[in-house]
This record gives sequence, structure tokens and C-alpha cells, in this order.
Amino acid sequence: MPVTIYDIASKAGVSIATVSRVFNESPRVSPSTRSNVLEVAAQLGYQPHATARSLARRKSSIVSAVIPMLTNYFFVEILRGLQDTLAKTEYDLLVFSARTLDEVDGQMDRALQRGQAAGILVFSSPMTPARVERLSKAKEALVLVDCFHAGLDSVTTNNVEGGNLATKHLLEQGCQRIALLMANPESVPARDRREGYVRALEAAGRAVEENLIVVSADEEHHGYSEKSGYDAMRQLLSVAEPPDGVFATSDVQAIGALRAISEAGLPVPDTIRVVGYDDILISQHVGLTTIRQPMYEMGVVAAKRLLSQVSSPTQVRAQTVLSPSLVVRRTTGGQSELAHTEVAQS
Amino acid sequence: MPVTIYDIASKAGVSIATVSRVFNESPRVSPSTRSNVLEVAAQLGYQPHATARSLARRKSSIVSAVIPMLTNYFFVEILRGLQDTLAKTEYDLLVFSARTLDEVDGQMDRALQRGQAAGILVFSSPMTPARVERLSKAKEALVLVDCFHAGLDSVTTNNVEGGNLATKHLLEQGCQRIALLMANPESVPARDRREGYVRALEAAGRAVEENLIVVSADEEHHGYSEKSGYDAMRQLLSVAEPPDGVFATSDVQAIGALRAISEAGLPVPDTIRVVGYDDILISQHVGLTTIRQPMYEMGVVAAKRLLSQVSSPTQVRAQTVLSPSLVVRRTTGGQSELAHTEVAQS
DNA sequence: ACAAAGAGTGTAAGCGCTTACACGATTAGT
DNA sequence: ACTAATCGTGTAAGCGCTTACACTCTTTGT
Repeated sequence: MPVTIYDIASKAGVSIATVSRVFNESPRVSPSTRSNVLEVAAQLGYQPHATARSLARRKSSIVSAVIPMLTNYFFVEILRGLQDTLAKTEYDLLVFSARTLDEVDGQMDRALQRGQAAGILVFSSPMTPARVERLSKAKEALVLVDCFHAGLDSVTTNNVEGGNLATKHLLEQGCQRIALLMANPESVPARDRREGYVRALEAAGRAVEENLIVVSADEEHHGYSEKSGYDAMRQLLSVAEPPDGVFATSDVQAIGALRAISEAGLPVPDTIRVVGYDDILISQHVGLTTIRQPMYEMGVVAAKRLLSQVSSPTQVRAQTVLSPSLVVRRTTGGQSELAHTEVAQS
Repeated sequence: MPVTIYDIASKAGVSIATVSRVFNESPRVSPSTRSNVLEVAAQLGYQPHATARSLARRKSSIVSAVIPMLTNYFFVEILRGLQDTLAKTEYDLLVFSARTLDEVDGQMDRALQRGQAAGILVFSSPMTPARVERLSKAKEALVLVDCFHAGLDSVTTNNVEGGNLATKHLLEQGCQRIALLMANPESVPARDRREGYVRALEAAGRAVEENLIVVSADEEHHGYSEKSGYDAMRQLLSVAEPPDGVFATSDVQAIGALRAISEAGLPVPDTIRVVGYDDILISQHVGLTTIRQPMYEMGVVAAKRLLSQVSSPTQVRAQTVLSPSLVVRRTTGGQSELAHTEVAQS
């Protein structure tokens, strides 16, 4: 029933090799033959069979992305960059989403199915030795996105710089006691952001007070949750001398913290200033000062890197590090750039 | 280099057919042979070649989803349902995202690549005759998600019911002049929601006032945008007798409307009550009353339908219609179920 | 004890395409 | 005018797997 190159070949009076050449834009076909074949093909409504093609070419036209917690706005934005870039090529995108970091290994195995994809992108997953081993063994084109491992291609943002930016901003705002609300320490970005926080304090000649750092032990989303921020903030507010500045390793945590602060009746930004991380959609509406990552660009760069690896496997490895930027809003005394906030003030 | 069934066959002293049978759980293999083969395979680190398998089986283990405007929280949620359901099967998910509805056709063509996928899901795209034609010609398993066409499998929510719920709620709240902020009329869901609005008014014996209905002509996101809602609301507020209730066909529009209302200095919900549609994440924080669609379930149901079509092609067509539900929040006088809102009240 | 049935395995023919190699027909070079 | 290079095309061998069919042993029934 489905039409194959054989049907075209016989109807056009040529061999299947010639038909194949036409569809592969081979220069070794005479113009007349080409147009003849094309015409017959159009007439029959021919479409190349994707799978057969991949098999014969020994190369798939699919790229796989392993993404934990797809719900995150963060990933969706990166995905957009990816998609927009891939759409211009012949590659399609297979998405493997993991609900938790533990599911990543399973999804990675699926994504690494031999013959399935020409390359694979792994998002935001800590590079455990087992994973590195598994990934290198597969010998497939690979780009890490938002995570890092020496010797592997990666696209990340500079979390140390981000933590630094956030903390420096709070310092400049005159904060004296700056707390850190941290997600699970097994999260590398969280650790890096803390590193930036520590460096900023030290650069300013301030001591790092351990009791101002609250590390989440929440399982859910590895501590990147509203509840985690809320709980941490409650804890900070219960001590004798509460902080006057808070840097949370994510916006959701910051929003939780804001809730705790609001419940305690303390004014933001007057008594306490708050900075988050990510610039998720809500942040605009809440007026949360935050660190924004160039998500869309990450997707674009990652796709390009992967494609260039696919086309020239000998490619040197490269680590691309993009810089985050500070977005000042109401929670640190900035002007909300969006009138939205008023909405909720009614 | 890569290990194939031939390698296993020779090392295990059996034929490739037997190896294949082992990996296809055929019952016609003796237990001893099976375990022997399995052992050799493990030793060699064998992995079946996905593409070769698909070709030989004449059936892909991939499912494609064509999604316009993936950025929407709505789609991401459905995707989650899809993924979670597919993850339990052997199927993987190929995602084709279109930035606009016009790009849908192109992505649909890619998704319909012969041999690529075992089935395809098309999201929220108006079923033009050309599309219906294209989709039926492909003869692939197909499920429409959030869109509808007689004779095709589909999973939708009842938008008429949703519009009705929203409007009835406003009526019950005592609103006398209920405006409708509508997205582009070429969007079927928008039209259906209007239908529900109209019916609710008529059921209550109210007249439908055309000048209370503002239809967006915005290109961006087909009128499902913050700006569209803002502009429409401004227009409504500029007339002699402004509405005391507003139903917007999406939350983003409602949020734009709230901004306009807030700028005009009118209190919500006291003077104007607002209901949106979708229940996106921000809505909780803004305290927006809205109509919630069972997004995750849609994904689950769609995946199940598609899989059952794939396994039994003679399957009768079915249209699944899920019911939306009303979520009452601050903008119609309800209690915010989340303390979050206070955050922004500081 | 002998045919019939069944279990376990192998042989080989695809699946729909790509591509190395071979071959005849031009065209170019001298 | 004759060899060499070039062009356009066909032949056939895969790509790595599945599966119909055939075949050889065991079982089982009588």
C-alpha cells in the first residue's frame, strides 16, 4: 500500500538507486531524470521512510533530551531554544522527562537506546561517576545542559557569578545580615550559588555566618520548593536577630520566604530585602528581584553544539558558560517594571 | 564495533533467530538457551538497535506530539500526563512545537514522516479541511488534544460548560453587566467559551449585550495575551457604563484586565469581579478566580487512546470530553486558598 | 512400537533505503 | 582518431533486526 522507491523507480523507468539519489540531492543525476522522478514521486505522494533511511545511513535524525522536572518554566524555555534551532535542520526532538533526579538514569538509558538518536542532551543532572561512565560508554554525541563535567561538552550558566551578583546587590542595598536559603546541597547549582554568596561576602570583608545559611532537607524538587523557602524563612525569623537580606537559590523558595515574612508582618523591602534566582514568570507579578538566566540562548547554543558534534565527531570539547543577570524589582526596593503588582495590592 | 545479535549468536552458539526470540520474549525458547543468551548479551553489553527493530517490525516505538506554543503552562501539564503514561510503555515521545498556529502545518508534516512514529497527537489546532485531509491521508493512529473534528479521536474539555460555569458564577455573585474578553474568534475554544457565556446569560433571562463583548484582534498568541486583556479592559472602562463582572477567555487576558482595572483605581472584587480561564500558575498568586481544566488527565487519556489505537487499529473512534471546574478566588470575593497573595500586599 | 503432535532451533527472506562498485556512453585531450 | 577522464545509471550488498517456514528431536497416545 505505502509507496516506496520501487514504485517510483518502475513507474519512472529508472532504478531505485537513481530515485534514492534524487532524494539525497546527489549531483550525479541528470536534470531531466531528476525532474521526471520528482514528478512521479509527487504524483504517487511518495514520502521517504524515516526509519529505513536512518538504518541505511547508520545515523538517526533524532536528538534526545533528558529533562528532569519538565514542569519548570526554566526547562520549557530552554526547550524552546532547542526546538527553534532544530526546526531549521532535519533533526527532530525526542523528549524524556524525569519527574525526579532518580528517574534520570532510567530515562537516560532509554534515550541512549542504540540507534535511536544521533545525539543526546542531558539537562540539570548531577554527573555521578555512574552517569559519566554510562554516557561515555555510549559514545554518542552529547551535550550537558545546566550541568557540568570536565571533558564533556556542556552549556551552563555561571551560578557562582549569579550568587555573587545577588549578594552584592543586597550588600549595595545596605543589608547587614544576609541570609542564604539553599536547596539541597547535592544540587550543584545550589552549591555554586552559595559559593558566589560566600565570595561576595568575603570580598566585602563580611564574615560568613553559618547560622544565616539554611540548607533545605526537603525531598520535593530537591529543596527547590515554595515550602522549603517558607520553612527556612520561618526558622530564620524565629531567632533573636533576624536577617535584613535574603538570597534564595530559587524564585520558588524566595516566594515561600516572602510568605513567611508577610505572615510575620514584616515589610518588604523596608525591613527585609529578598532576592531569588531564575526569574520564573510569577516573579514579575510578585515583584521579586532575581537573577535571570539566558534560558532560550542555552537551548540554542546546546542544539548548535550537539549538531556540530554530530557532523564532526572529532570536534574538540567545549564548555560554554553563559552569564546570568540581575533583575531588580520591588523586593529590593526597585521599581516593578510591571504594573501587575498593583493588582494583588487591591 | 557495536555489538549485534550476530555477535551474541556466534558467541552463544545459537542462531540469530534464537537471539531475537529471546529479546522478544518468545515462548518458543528453552529456558537454558534463554539464560545462556541473556548472559552472553549482558557480558557483551548488547542493546537492541531501535531503528533496525522498528524497520523489521514495521512499526515504530515513537509517538509524536504537535504542540503550538509550548511555552504555555497548559501544554506542559498535558505533556506531563502524556510522558508519565508513555514512560510505562515502550513508547517514546517526539515533540514538535510550533510557535504559531501557522507553523502547525509544517510541523505536522514532519511529524507525519512515514515510518517515523506509530501515532500522532495534535494539540489545540483548528481542524481546517486541509489538515483533516492531510491527517486522514496519513492513516496513522491519531488523537486530537484540545481540538475536535467529527470522526477523529479526540480528548477535549468542555469549553461551553467552562464558559457557562464562569458566567453563572458571576451571575450568582450578583453581577449585572458581565463583559466577555475574547481571544481571536478563529480559536475554537474561545468561541465555545463565548457560547457558554451566552447560554448562561440567556438561561438567566439576561440579554447579551454586544458592546460588552470585546474580541481581540491581536496576532500574538491569537489574542491569548496579557496585552490583549489589558487593551480590551481599557476599552470597556472608557464607556459610560462599565461592566461589574468580566469573564476572560484566558487567565493571561484576565491578568491584563486586572491591571487595567487597577490602573483605573477600581477595587476588585468590590466594583468589578473577574474570572479567567486555565488556572495557570500565576493565578493562584494573583488570587484569580478561574476555570481549571484537567490538563494532566488530558495527557493521560490522550496517551491511552493513542496506544489503544496503535494496538488495535480497528478501534472505534471516541471523543472524550472532560469537564472543567470552577476555582473561586479573591477576584470574585472568594478566599485565596493560598496565603501567597499577602506577599504582594506588603 | 509407531504415527502424530509439539517443542526448540535454524535458514532465509524480507523491512525500505543508501552507496560502493561496475559499466556503457559521452566528452575531452593530444 | 584513440585513449583517458567524466557523467549518468544500474546492480547488488548491506544496515540490524523479525518472522514464516522447515527441520530435527522428544513426547504422547494407542
